[in-house]
Amino acid sequence: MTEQDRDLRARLVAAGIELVTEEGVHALGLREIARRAGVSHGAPRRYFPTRRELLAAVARHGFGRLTDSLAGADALAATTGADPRTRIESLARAYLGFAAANPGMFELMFRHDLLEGSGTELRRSTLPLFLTFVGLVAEVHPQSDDPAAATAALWANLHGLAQLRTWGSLRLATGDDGLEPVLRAALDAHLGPAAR
Amino acid sequence: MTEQDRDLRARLVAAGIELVTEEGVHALGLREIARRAGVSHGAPRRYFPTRRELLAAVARHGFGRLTDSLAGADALAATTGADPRTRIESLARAYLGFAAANPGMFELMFRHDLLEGSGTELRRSTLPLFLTFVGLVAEVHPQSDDPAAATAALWANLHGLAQLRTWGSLRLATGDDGLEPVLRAALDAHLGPAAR
DNA sequence: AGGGCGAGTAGACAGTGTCTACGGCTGTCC
DNA sequence: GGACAGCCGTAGACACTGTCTACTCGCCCT
Repeated sequence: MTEQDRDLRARLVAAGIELVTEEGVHALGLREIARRAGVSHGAPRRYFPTRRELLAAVARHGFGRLTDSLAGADALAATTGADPRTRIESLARAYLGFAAANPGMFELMFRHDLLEGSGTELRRSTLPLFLTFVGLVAEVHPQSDDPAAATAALWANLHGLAQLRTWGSLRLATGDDGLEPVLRAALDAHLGPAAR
Repeated sequence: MTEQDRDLRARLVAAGIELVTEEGVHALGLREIARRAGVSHGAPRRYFPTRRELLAAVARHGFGRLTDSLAGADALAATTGADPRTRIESLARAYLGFAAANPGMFELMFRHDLLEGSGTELRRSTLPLFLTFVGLVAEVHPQSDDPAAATAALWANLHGLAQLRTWGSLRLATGDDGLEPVLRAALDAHLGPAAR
């Protein structure tokens, strides 16, 4: 189908990406991926000894797309000469936007039971992005003695927001989709009120 | 085994609780639960038409234990005449403590794919606790015009911390287990610095 | 005493992930 | 040019899962 009919390995990963974005994590069966890629159920084994390693490859792609998206958003904000506060805000919105636009992929990326073994490697891939995040937070909080902890706290807040939104709790706690006021409250808490 | 040898329904739920705390979510097979309860694999069907409903019953128990734990912690803090700030902190520590002490159960409780259908009911069960939480936050932030959003933001932060800790990201971002400094940063962000 | 009937058993069915034996095609060397 | 070795994908088996359906056993009620 695609330009890369050779290279079954890449085709399998692409099929997994399609499946997880169209159907969700539950559709990521080994045999289902093989069907979608047009090969027999035993074929993936040549490239991925176990299903988990195949799913880890799919998740790896997801992490790449996430960091690309965040880096792009930050680059855009940086070129427009935005202050650190709004750069952080654009990063935060990009993170939540990714989670909202790719719910299946986002769920897979943090399902440690499906990725066990490759987990640490995937976590490590987000580290450079985290470090630029730390730099921005340090600019906003120059008096902080532990900007890494403050950044981790902010990131955990964003992650929890993404999680609870797909879970539906925010709609229950507040009205509507409910993300916007809660996100604003979180950003105000971590970065100080928007009005400087 | 237990005092309630009758009432297979309760025995099945108890077996599920045992399994999820001892082995994790992956061990929560329908047949495995039936084996642990000492009945055949078809027996649960009389009480739970599908596996998901059985798992939802197990998660329901987990939510009960969680709210019990939080209510207990808050009652203790309230009787010692603590100010709202430290009451919130004790609630936060109880939440994270529960997640750390019952990782399997905590994971199950927020695995919407396993609980679909009963999800809204389970969410709703945490509402009263959330409301007392809102009251405390309103006391700390009397000038806030949307204490519910601020509370949801704080709760999302705690939830994200629990999630990222079991995922291992905190250890990577900071040293050691890494929870304590990040939790402190989160509490300071949402409630103001501890030193008043 | 006998008849329903609820509770649990046991087997079948489709589907899964993993493992193994097998074909067929490729490229290489004499 | 033809034999050969090695890789790639196929196909079947195995144990296991969740769901569905027939069946049986024992208790209660009139």
